[in-house]
Amino acid sequence: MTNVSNVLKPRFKPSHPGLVFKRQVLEGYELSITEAARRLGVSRKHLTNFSNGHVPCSLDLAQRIAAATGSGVAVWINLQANYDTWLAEHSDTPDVVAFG
Amino acid sequence: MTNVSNVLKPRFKPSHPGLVFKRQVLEGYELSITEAARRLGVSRKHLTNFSNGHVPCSLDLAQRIAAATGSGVAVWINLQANYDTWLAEHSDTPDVVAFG
DNA sequence: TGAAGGTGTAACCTATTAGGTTACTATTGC
DNA sequence: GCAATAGTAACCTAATAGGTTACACCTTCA
Repeated sequence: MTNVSNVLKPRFKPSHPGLVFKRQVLEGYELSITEAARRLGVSRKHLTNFSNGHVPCSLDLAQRIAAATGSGVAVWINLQANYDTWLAEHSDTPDVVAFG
Repeated sequence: MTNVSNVLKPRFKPSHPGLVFKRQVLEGYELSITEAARRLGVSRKHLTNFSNGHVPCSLDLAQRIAAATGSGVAVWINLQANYDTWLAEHSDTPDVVAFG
């Protein structure tokens, strides 16, 4: 399967937003997960799970990260959306009857 | 607030994915909500709520619509992401301590 | 006029999930 | 040894997706 639309789509599994957060934000600011969790107002457990790709980036978390870093909230929402899209495209299609 | 990044962002509230679905898909295929719900394998109640913008487009629903219409699942995920982004940008920012 | 199909909505229930607290273990640096 | 960090497991709560059933209110058509 290779067509034009694939040019704009990631051919390989995109990074989980949490991994991006860990590599780009935490390492960039030289912040520990513990300290970042304090500043974001979320539990350390939750932020570790997120940073290791075990839980998705909720809207609430996206807003907090955006507010704390000055980045746009769209960045994190779109990272999650791209990740979700990849997963959806690589799971089996639901049982539906075609329209039209 | 007007800067370059806004050029790429919707200045007005984007349509809820359900409204797009109603206008573009249902009207395009001349399908009733009831019939579309049957084909998608979801309840009529749920699809009415979605089509009227009362519930978000879940990943499951996005996959079903994509499978039934032949559209990419990314369309619906991104419509929802854009809608979520607009809402997040127009709600008050959470209480966090800035990084860096 | 009455039956049939479509629509919106409300009440109620269930399964899933985001997220918290606490606690235990392991690691690293002073 | 001690302090801080990290990963993880058990447990709990609140929110939410989504289902079922039922009711009222259209249209349309025989």
